[in-house]
Amino acid sequence: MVAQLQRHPLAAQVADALLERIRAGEWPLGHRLPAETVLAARLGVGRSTLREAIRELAGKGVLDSRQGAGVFVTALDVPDDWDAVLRRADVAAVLEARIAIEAEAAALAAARRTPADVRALRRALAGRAPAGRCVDDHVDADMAFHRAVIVAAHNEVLVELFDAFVPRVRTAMVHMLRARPLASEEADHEAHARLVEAIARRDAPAAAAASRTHLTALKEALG
Amino acid sequence: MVAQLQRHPLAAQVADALLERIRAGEWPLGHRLPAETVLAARLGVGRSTLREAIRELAGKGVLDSRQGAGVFVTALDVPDDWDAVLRRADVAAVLEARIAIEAEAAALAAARRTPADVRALRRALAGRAPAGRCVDDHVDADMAFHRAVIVAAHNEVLVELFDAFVPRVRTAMVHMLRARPLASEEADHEAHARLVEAIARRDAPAAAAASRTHLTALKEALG
DNA sequence: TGCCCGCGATTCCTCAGACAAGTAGAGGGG
DNA sequence: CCCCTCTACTTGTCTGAGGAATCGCGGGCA
Repeated sequence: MVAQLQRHPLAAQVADALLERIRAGEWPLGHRLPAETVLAARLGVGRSTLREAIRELAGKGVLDSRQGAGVFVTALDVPDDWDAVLRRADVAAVLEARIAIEAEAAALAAARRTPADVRALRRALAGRAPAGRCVDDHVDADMAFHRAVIVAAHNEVLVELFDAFVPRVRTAMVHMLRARPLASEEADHEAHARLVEAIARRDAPAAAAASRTHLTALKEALG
Repeated sequence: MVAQLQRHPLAAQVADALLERIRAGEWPLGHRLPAETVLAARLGVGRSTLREAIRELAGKGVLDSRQGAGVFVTALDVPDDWDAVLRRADVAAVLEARIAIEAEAAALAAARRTPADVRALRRALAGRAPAGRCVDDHVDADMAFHRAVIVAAHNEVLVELFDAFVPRVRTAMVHMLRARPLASEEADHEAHARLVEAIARRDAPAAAAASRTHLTALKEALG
């Protein structure tokens, strides 16, 4: 058994090790790293693996390699990237933040929704319905529905926040549904329908409660 | 024919080409890319080169490869600049997102706070108290207090979200307080104290309500 | 003395092939 | 109908080779 559910390929491990050494100051800013052959031998990995690690850090803007010259340090740290934070964070923590955003958005949506918003919500709800044989499609439809709720809140910041969360939550949900499909498709759909109806009749407390209840159950399932 | 393209290494060119196709929707979010051998042959490059391009995009968080399964799209774009989003957004919208985060954090803090958290909260509350200083200091002390609440929730994502909001909200608050000082310093302090006490006695609903009430009043004042 | 040029050593870049490790779906047995 | 095994496919890693770009050294020249 392997302890970590999230196993890192060797190349990713090498990338982490290099970043750590760079942070520690082993190779100062602007300095050159040892040659690939030397560094690969020192780390005990193949050249291809080391090159992939270098590419990964180059993608993050930490390293820059020039043919014939060498590999140079261009930054001592990766900018505090939102995506990286979400990727590193626990799924439960991400979901708690999502609960905060969606419950608030549901209440705001109940207050501000236009007739067009309600139509869009009903359409998204219907799109969720066909018990997709493909897990990915089902998750995508679910995400589209939840996004429609946020859009109905008419708050640009909340929409942006949700969009930032989508990739992380999506992978977690796909993983979970593959391993353990929903117990009751019916109950799940019913919970979403309740949320739409609460928003439609402008019942903010009920909308927030419906959203919170549904997502809390999801968090329990994913945790 | 090769002259202009050779400015970047081939792997970097391939990475750009892949990102462009992903943006164009050739491979939707969460979808799998063709196998490395197939894709390399189609692009007319070696498999190693393609792998380095994939690694570069993986470093940016766009792709994720799983051994035995394939390479998957995890984001359609490189992460947005959050600062820019918050700067051009409406203050009211930012505050609504902050309400969502802080109210949830208050409830979580009530459930999870340690004795050390409570001590830090009381200290931050005391630091807020001394009135009659320059506006900037008062706002900073207030921000520090609210941050302490989030920290007590023990959720890294919420802390990061709050930190992203701080600069935007700070300037807005300084602006407002200069134009129109608080009507009742006493009442403001009382509201914060109620929040701390609710968290201290593990009363999640009361903590959430106190946070929400206080921030909603602030939103009315700023709007 | 000072400058320019050629050349070789070093380094990264790209490709091809091979095998190991892991996944997911098909098919058989209960 | 469910569970298990087995197989085809995919990514992970290593090795070896040759091409291309860069840098530094030394010789030639004014």
